[in-house]
Amino acid sequence: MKFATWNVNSIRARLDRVLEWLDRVAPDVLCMQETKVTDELFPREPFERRGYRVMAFGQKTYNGVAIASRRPLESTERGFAKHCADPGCRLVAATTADVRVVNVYVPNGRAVDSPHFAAKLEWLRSLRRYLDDVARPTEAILVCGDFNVAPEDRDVYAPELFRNQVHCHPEERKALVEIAEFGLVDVFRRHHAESGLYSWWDYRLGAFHRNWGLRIDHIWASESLAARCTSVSIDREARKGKQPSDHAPVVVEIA
DNA sequence: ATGGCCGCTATGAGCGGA
Repeated sequence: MKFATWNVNSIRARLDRVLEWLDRVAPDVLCMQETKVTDELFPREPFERRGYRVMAFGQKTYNGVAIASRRPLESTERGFAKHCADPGCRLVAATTADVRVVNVYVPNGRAVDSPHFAAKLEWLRSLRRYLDDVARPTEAILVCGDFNVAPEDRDVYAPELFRNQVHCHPEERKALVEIAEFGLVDVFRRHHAESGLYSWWDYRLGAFHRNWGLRIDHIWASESLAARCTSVSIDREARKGKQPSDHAPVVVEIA
């Protein structure tokens, strides 16, 4: 079983690239972020033609998350307003392929000295409270998406440049650790220890060409599920070519 | 090869992304 997460940076702008990728990689489940579209305008048909069900939770212009799955999407949840003061269209959850999938798009935070950064920290803390309330670490659960946090310096192309900056600030890294302490494993890091492996590269300055990137897109799994992971990869191919997203998909194979 | 920002909007400049 293949589960993937990808910040597509507008599903309508990226539709051809996403469909081409689905046809090539054929994941069982694809979690998308930054769909930037309301639910009635989400392009469901091409997914359904390929045998995927789609669950979308979006808004105009910004944010937006969606799950496409070849298996039924059950016990669906849109957002977590009960647990978060300002959730946005940034979390969607469903049980599919016998896994509880929580798909998140964590706020960017913009700058450490901005109120948006405080809101990001609060959002991350809310996610932990949400997990405590609705999930159990003993179940098969995946929490994946664009976390907008590089967990460690090996996830950053220039750690000294990003020291105490947004994506790398100790406070957000701590909030991420606290989410992990619910009982989740960063499955990418369980399979790959080296630095230089990223999931996002700026569109500017030939950043992808220079591998100036960050690993901010993650798949976290409960221990029982992590134990079934046979491989985890970042598909850099999807960042190449014409009109790519600035993020690459992360794919986990589960036995 | 994979380059020089991109996508969005009661667009035509400004905002947000990361």
